[in-house]
Amino acid sequence: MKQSPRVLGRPRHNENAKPTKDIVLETATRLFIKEGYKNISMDDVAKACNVTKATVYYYYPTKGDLYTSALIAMMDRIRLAILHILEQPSPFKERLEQLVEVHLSATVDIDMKNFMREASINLSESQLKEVHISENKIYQTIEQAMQLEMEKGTIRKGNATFFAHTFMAMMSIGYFKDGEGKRLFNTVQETAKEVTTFFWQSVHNNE
Amino acid sequence: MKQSPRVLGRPRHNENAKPTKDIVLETATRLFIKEGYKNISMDDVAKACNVTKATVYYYYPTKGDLYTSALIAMMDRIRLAILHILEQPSPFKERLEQLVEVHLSATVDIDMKNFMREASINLSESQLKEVHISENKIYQTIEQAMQLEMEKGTIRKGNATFFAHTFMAMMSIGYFKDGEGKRLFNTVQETAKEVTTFFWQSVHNNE
Amino acid sequence: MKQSPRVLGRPRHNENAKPTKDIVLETATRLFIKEGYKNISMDDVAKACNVTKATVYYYYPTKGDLYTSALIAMMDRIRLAILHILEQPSPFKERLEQLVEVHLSATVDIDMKNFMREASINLSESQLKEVHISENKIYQTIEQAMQLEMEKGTIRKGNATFFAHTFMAMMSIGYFKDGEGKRLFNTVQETAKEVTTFFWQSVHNNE
Amino acid sequence: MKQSPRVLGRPRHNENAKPTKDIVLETATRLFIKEGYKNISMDDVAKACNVTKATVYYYYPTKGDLYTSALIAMMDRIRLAILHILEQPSPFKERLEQLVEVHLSATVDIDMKNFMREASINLSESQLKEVHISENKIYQTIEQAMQLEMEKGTIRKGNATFFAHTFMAMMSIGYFKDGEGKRLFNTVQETAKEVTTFFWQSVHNNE
DNA sequence: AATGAATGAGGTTTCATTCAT
DNA sequence: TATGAATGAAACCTCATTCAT
Repeated sequence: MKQSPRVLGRPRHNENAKPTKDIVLETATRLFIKEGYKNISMDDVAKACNVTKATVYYYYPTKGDLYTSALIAMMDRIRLAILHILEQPSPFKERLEQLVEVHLSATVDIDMKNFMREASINLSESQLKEVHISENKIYQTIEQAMQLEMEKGTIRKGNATFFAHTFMAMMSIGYFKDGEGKRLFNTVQETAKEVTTFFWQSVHNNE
Repeated sequence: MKQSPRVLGRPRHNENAKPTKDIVLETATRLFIKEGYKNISMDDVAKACNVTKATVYYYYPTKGDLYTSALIAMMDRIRLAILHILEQPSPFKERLEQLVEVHLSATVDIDMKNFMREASINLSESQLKEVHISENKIYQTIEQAMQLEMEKGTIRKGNATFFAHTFMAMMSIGYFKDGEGKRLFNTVQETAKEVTTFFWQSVHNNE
Repeated sequence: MKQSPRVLGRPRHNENAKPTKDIVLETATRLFIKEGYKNISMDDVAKACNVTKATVYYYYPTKGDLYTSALIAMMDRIRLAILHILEQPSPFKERLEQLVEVHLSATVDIDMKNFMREASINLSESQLKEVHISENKIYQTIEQAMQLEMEKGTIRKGNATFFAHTFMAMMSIGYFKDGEGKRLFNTVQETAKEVTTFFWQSVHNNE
Repeated sequence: MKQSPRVLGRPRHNENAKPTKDIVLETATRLFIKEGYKNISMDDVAKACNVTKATVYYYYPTKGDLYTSALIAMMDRIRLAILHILEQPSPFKERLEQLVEVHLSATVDIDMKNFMREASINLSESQLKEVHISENKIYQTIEQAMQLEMEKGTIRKGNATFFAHTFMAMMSIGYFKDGEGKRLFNTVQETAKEVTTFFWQSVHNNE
């Protein structure tokens, strides 16, 4: 199968097309999420974007840089989605439930821990630091909401960071599939309800 | 000076030495745990064992097989350790606390999800199934203990599988490190206590 | 506070600034001399000039052309420097000594042979010819001086071309560094004196 | 053009064939000498040896290592050839003449300086050190002969190291070709005679 | 039981060059 | 005059795997 032939040099600019750089980043993010860092080659990314490897390198000088950018973009999206939900006026417990629902249906097949692990193995010190900052921001967003609710008296006083991490960890249960591909609960909604209820039982204020 | 005593005749190939096959498996397990499937080559394993690649292939026909065996061996060890603790006579809550402690100090830097992910990407259908079985057994071990305690009335009645997964997920919080390498809690003991307390708050029976 | 005085109207594109073409050539020369043809990419040159690759190509249609121009410019400079010294009124031996001094301190870390070699491997027939012409001119300059001194009777009659090459070859001793980076002589002056003395011993006229 | 197909794995051992490692080294040496480090790719070497790149890497873990080994092997050969000549019983001047002759006809198209330059640009610190040691040994071999002849009174007392370097530098004149490919002298013998005579004029003892 | 030699496929990266603007 | 975007070819290197010994 021959690729459609392409002229050298800069192609005529198409007004309403997305910039190549963005296409590369989005495609790469999608692929990395599905298959992980080592299983996706720069050529895979290039082919999925219909450009050549050299083009990918034109925008992202190393594979590590591309991965770094992809992770950061992904985490930023996640953080904003979380923030958006947490800023709603509905009761905290409901917002938490929605968080799980959105997280499980919208994103990825997999939780952030995996990405952080691949990052820590494969990225350079400085790249890793960048990713860590983005990760932290996610936790801080949840943490701040927890803090606020503690002050409001909705939930009991405690270690907000710990609460945030616990909640995120519990979320990830929703991704579990057993050998036959069966999930723990039948629907995302049910998962969300169960997880939140469990969490709430520990943190709600029963003064 | 006394000579060290020596048996007569040709020694039967150093009886105390572990069989090569086991050395390979243990070494491989250690390496895969630290760096993941794709980051460890068969040559890495061979070198770390002080044998040649061909020797590794002599015992494990493909890299996937080696990984499969390594995961299964690891999970079996984990399951047995868990079982050992859960069979103690001490109160359930204490046993749970011990579980966290042992898990965090003994094993890996990382929770099982990572391995399952790499497995699902890189292994063949049948290899993956084998690993899944071993994984399931771990959850079942905890699940059964939960079931038992429900019947005894120590904890409230509920979805034991869900409880098991929740507990395991919460454990993994102990591995978290932020950008500066700081953990959530200072000691493994503290982590164990906090995690268990949180979990217990949700599941204990307060009839 | 007085404002710095300013001419009215649009400045004619910074008159004191060197034309880009010259900047590129000078920068390229410097880089090629330090690292050789193959180790310097067009992008390296561009970056060192603070322009883009395309700009470099705007002035020099191929890398070979740029290298050719760089070599020729360098050799012209060398030839003029040599000529300048040889035209002085001081005794020939002194002029030779000065030649060594200037050559060793001013130029490069390396003698012309290296450049000729890279040229012969990497340049096109016609480019190579251009460079050869420039190289020849250098030798001819020295050769003519030798010829003149032979006629004047300062040095013995002999093969002036051979003398010129011998002298240039001996100069290059000054660049030698051993494994620890130590030179043969401590100062350029000492080198110049030793080299010239050695050469003079062979060529001076002792009628 | 398809290569003749080759079976995987270790081929049946051919008794009287040279070991592959040696073939690779010899071929690589030849190619590097002709075209220089950067102009010869590992694939070039492999193809010239009728093996695959991977085989070359099997014996020489990096291109730098291969180059290092090639240079060292070459320099060792040169040193031994030089030593062999210098140990003859004939008069020193004759031996020097022979040195030039053999050097110019046997080896390379190019003098050692080029290799040292490419080495210094492209090799690692430790590889470069290895090469430097081999280079030094060549100079020391000549130096010692000079020293000996000084003591015998054949040549005047002086800086033996300087003499050795000067002689080697003068040798390299024999490689010079002008734009039309013409050499300075018609035959190697003539070159040898002229060079030696020039050198001798400076160093012979005329007490 | 273990090894040494070899391969083919593929990975990341570099680079000279082109072309529309 | 100068640039930004893109390419194709080739560079270095890695790795799972094979097979005669």
